[in-house]
Amino acid sequence: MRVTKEQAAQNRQALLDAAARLFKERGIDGVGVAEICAAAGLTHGALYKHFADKQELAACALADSFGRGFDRLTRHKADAPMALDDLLARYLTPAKRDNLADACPLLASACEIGRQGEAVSRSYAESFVTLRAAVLAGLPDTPQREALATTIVAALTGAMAISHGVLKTDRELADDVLESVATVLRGLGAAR
Amino acid sequence: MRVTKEQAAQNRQALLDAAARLFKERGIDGVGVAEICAAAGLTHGALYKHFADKQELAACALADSFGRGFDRLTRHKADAPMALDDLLARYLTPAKRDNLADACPLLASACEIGRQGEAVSRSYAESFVTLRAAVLAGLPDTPQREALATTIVAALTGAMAISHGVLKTDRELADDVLESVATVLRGLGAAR
DNA sequence: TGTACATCAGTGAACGCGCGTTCACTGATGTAC
DNA sequence: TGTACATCAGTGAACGCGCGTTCACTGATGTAC
Repeated sequence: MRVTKEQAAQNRQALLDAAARLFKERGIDGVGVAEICAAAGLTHGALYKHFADKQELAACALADSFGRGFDRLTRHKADAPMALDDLLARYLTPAKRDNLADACPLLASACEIGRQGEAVSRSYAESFVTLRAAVLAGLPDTPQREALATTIVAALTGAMAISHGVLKTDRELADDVLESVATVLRGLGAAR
Repeated sequence: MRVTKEQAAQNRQALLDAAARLFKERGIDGVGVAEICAAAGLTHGALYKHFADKQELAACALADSFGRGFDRLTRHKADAPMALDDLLARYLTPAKRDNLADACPLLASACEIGRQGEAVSRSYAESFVTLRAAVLAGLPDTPQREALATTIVAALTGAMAISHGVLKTDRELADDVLESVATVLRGLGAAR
């Protein structure tokens, strides 16, 4: 039964949203296409009318999810460079760690990207470069600004992964990891 | 056909080694028990004579792999604290990233730990604490040493994940991530 | 030291299950006239 | 504006496949005598 163009576009976006949330929560290999389609209110066959395969869905969902989060983070500042403090306060929190579906896909999905196909890797690389550039723009004018921006994004990524990893065993340690990294990065972001 | 105790112990270790390498390379959920057993020269049924299930194998393999690597890193220094430079030069290299089977399980497996069971999380947390303590011991006596040690391990973890993730798309970027993070961390490890 | 037998590491068929993808089909939408 | 029909988003059964785990069985090892 054919649907209107608008309905089809809405369904496509619903697939992207459901895929992004589930992939961030349980990993690309940890979620089946049937579950994603069900979460979007469709049956599994419909997926292949919008995306060539699961890999393409993953690549598009990653880009879409990152883009939306990034816009939300940067929109309301007009032209001022993004403050590192803002990023830390919004993204490196226990709340995001406890609910990775709401987190930045860069932080939630980092490790498994290397095992995915080229399309996913490309989406990931583009998002990484975008975030790194935004971080760089907010850093003081010191030598090695570029390397520092890279390190900050790496530390964010690692902190989220580690905190999430130890959570089942030691919540105190998990929270300490986030706090410690946020504190140190705030110091690095300030002029030296 | 029963085997000698020594043979059985050897087979158990072979299972741990094969599991650690394959898990680091392709993820715990990305490798089947049959493949691990085959790599260890056994059939899949034998696994359950040594480990209760795949989760227990993963937890033991993680601990074993980390312990062996950590011993190798720290053994030859007698009592001197581990130098951060050593860690960077050995673990944060393109060679390790290109062949995660040889890398530290803390760096190779970070993201997926949160999706595994409690036993795996515990193994991971213990390894993390051990490595962080070793890094801490090598840091100069500044305020926030603890937080800095945590941040260093997080940055290592994130750098490896990101570098591995963008590798398929942009090898230059992947190498730059490792170099940038190593440079910044070397600076942080020196007295300020 | 020699014999009888219990132990148990390893085997491989079998289980139920969920996976990603395909495909013939449906029927409302969109379009050409 | 009204009609005929091509388009195509969505359906759901079916595919072959690999998964983790179980279990009856094998037969050399280890042990009790």
